[in-house]
Amino acid sequence: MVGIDDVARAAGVSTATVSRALSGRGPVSAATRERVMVAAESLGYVVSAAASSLASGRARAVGVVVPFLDRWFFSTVLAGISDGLVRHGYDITLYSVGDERRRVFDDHVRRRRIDALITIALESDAEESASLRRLGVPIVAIAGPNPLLTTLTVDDLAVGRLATAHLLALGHRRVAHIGADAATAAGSTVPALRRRGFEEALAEEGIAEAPVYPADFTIEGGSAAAARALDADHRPTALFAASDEMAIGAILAAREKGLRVPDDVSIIGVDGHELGRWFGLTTVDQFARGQGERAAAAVLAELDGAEPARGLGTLPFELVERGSTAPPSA
Amino acid sequence: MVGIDDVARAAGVSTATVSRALSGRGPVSAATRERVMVAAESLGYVVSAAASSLASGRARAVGVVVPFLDRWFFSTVLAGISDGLVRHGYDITLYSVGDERRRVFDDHVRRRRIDALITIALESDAEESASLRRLGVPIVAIAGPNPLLTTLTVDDLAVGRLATAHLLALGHRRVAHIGADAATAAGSTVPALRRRGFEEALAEEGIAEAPVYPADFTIEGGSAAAARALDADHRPTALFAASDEMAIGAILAAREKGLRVPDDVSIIGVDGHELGRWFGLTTVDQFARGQGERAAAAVLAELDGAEPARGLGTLPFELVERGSTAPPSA
DNA sequence: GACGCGACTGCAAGCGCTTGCACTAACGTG
DNA sequence: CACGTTAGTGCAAGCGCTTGCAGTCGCGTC
Repeated sequence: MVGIDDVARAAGVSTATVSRALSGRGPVSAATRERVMVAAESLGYVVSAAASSLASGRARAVGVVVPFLDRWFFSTVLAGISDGLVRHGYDITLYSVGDERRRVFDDHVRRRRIDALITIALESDAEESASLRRLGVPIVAIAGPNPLLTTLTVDDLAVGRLATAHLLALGHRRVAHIGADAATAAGSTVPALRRRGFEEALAEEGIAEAPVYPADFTIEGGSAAAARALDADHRPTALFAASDEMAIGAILAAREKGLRVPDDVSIIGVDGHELGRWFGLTTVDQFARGQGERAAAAVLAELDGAEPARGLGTLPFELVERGSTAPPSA
Repeated sequence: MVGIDDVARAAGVSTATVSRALSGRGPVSAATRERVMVAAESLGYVVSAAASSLASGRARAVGVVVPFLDRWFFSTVLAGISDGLVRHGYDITLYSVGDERRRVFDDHVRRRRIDALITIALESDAEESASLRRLGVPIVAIAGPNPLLTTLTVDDLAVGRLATAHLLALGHRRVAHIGADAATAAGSTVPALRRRGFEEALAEEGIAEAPVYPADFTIEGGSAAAARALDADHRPTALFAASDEMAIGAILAAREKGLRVPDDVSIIGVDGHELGRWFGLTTVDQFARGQGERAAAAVLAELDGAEPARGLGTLPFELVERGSTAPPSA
């Protein structure tokens, strides 16, 4: 394996100069730099991450922690992050929490392999937040506001209100919500906020209560929940699902029952899932890829010496009207 | 930051013993090990990846290279890999190639941050293969057979034949294929093989030629290609799409034209996409998650000292009949 | 012409671990 | 009982870089 001294010898300079020439830190004359680059290139030299990291304290890598990998939202955010970081020479170290959250945070993340950390949709309690802070690296959490961390937040209460208000504005009064089941709600406050937004919007219209059907944020779960909702006597004329995948499940369930969308039942989701347009799904888009890009940018800024902002401002969202919602039929 | 000497002092032993006790290499008495573990735990000590890696030459990380992150197939395979590796204490370093393949392979991957490498759906030419071999770490490529690398291969020729044979067995004779466009075909031989399987199966039935419509493996692309296929005079009675996403696009396109699936046109895909069942899509499942798990297992075996197998055998696939295919109507 | 000053460059001391080797002590064995 | 073994431990030399510090050199100034 060719090392820095091989390059130094080939270029006729010291290893210190090679290091400076290649990393761009410290003054090196243009001529020397050129010579070093040529030597490195021709020898196929690439710096050893371990040695460089040990000596400099910089790892040139950013950790990303996700709850799951194989869900559209997470892989899309991840793609946005990757885009933003690779361009700046950072590697990504990926931690998929699965059901070993504790182990991932206490062991893997703490090996000091990374210069910064991004977490997605993982609400951290005081203890976990403190433990993360102790890492001593910039951290950006895409999650609900948390005064202990730098967070990038979608105002999910407002999202819930917006979706519900859309249905109300169309004239619906019998509206049901498909939200998180216990297991899904455990790790995140997002579903609870969307639901509260739903309930607040209804309350303002004087609608005291509306049924909520729990599901697991998958198409299948959404379908099953919608089936129950649509079988209830006094069937709702509109359904607000807390994710597009569940909303799509709801559309499919409605179809199976021979109900027409939106004629017999209006359906709205949240996310901006790429499939939505194929189902004519009205939704509140939250620009997943953009969330990843913003997280990457925030992390890069902080690595560049910017002050860590506590609140990075809220993330945008937007009602996208397609065909799955309409006024209730007489 | 607490280091190994802090632990050594607390446990009353040398750093060498701490290292051995914590890593499990080399003899340490049970009592000493216990004392060290307690000390490490109470101090919150976690080994520095950089220092450990530099000293030992082991990084406890596996690199994974994917063409894209936000496509179902890749994120699903990745989830399988992650599952397999995390359980064994390995971190994952993720490289998303995008349009910087060269840079990723020549720079990032070569920083010796990883103990092994898994590539997904990236055919490597002789030069790239050689360059990867030179990394000196185990490599498993989920891709077409490549004598220069350890590959985990789906027999895509057979997949193409199987899908086509299914349509032929149902009695279809006017069959069209939705395959890769130039850009998509560039990085991978998979689409070409599926297409050849398609053509061979037809040829055996004496069907000399059948139209092929290029697309980009997305729902949208599949939909557009199917629209063209279904508009052709002498409309095909069956469509074989080289991916489930394109097949779903085809179903949607057919519906938009008022054609019934499978009555007016049969449609079959490849992948085993989770959405398939919602569209009643007949497909050739290739068990994406399992592919990732097998790649992880193969890599772990080799890291454990097993001989690198050149061909790791072929990956399973299976026809899943759902409602989107049926005999052609009179 | 002496001096101060920047711009470059090299020396060498680490960065925080792992591990070959040497050593000690405790056990069989013949 | 002397000796070979083996298990357990410590010493200290790196692993391959980065960087503070100390030169060296060429210039511009007074």
